[in-house]
Amino acid sequence: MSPSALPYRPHNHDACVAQALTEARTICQQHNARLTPTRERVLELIWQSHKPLGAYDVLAVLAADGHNAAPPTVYRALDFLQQHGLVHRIASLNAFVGCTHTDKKHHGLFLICRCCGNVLELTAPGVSDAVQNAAADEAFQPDNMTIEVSGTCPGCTSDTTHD
Amino acid sequence: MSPSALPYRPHNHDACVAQALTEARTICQQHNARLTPTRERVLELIWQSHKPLGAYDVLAVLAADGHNAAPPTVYRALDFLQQHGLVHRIASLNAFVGCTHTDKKHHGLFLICRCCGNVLELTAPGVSDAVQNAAADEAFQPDNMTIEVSGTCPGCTSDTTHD
DNA sequence: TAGAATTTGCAACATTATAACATTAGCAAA
DNA sequence: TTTGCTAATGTTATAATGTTGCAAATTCTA
Repeated sequence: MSPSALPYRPHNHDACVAQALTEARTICQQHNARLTPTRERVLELIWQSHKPLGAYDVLAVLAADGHNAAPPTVYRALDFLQQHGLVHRIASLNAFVGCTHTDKKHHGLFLICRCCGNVLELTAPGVSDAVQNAAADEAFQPDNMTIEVSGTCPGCTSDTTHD
Repeated sequence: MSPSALPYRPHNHDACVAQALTEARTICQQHNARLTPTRERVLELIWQSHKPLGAYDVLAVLAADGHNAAPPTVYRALDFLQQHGLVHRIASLNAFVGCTHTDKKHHGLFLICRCCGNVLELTAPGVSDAVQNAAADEAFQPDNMTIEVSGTCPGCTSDTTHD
């Protein structure tokens, strides 16, 4: 998905997966980190799915690939990808999505459609600031924030058929 | 914990648990809902712990009580308590805390101390509004939001000993 | 009190995640 | 080119969290 595309708008998804992988390679080079075949494949699978993918979903595809993988393989790859900001974990779904803002330092805000399951990641600096202020009022030093909003996306508000 | 107390300040915790239970009884009466012994006991346990309590932690205490409970017992009680706004689930911890704002309609914001494990719930209307605006910009209709901030609480910033 | 609805008990199971330890791959210095 | 180091992966087992389905008991209501 290119940065300007929305998950529920038609787009050339193969191209956006390819772009995400290219960016990931660049980022890993910059971080001096190794985007090994397993890690790259996991990232690809997460990107291919527009919707959050569970660790065991990834595992199932790897198995179908012929890769005799066990859970630690997947969780390790996911940890790596998270550490380098390439995927995010959605705590309320126990699932993972590709990061669509690898370029910017950000705290993600996720809009999760209950109806179609798509997730849109926003950077929403206004929200970050509001949270920072609320924390500061309590003399609390934040270092990580989880902001997940579930509801209905524009596609599902208007349509009767859903992805 | 009385509404004005902070979890990391010393206070008469027995009294605040008792107050929470009294409020819960009132709320359930208003909702025409039954705060059965099991449900009340689960609520009490969650309140007695200042820190988020996992479902299986609750289960263990029930077992120690002599109550031969199985996981569904606990999860059902927790579902009930959540539905009536008496407890919140912290998605990033898979754990539950007593709601400290049962009086107001609110979307909770949780400050979770990585160091001592205490959680402070805020109402933070500014944050809610900022999230609403961000969602509205995307034509997204929110119906539930999870906002969890982990970091360091004032007690742990200054102290060397922690609860 | 009889019937309906809610709540609980209980057993099995499903899903998500981690621990512990052995093995292999990549890479640099002797 | 071997040796030794570190990072990465394989493998097995298990822990932790959460759900389904159905029967029994309790509570409400007419």
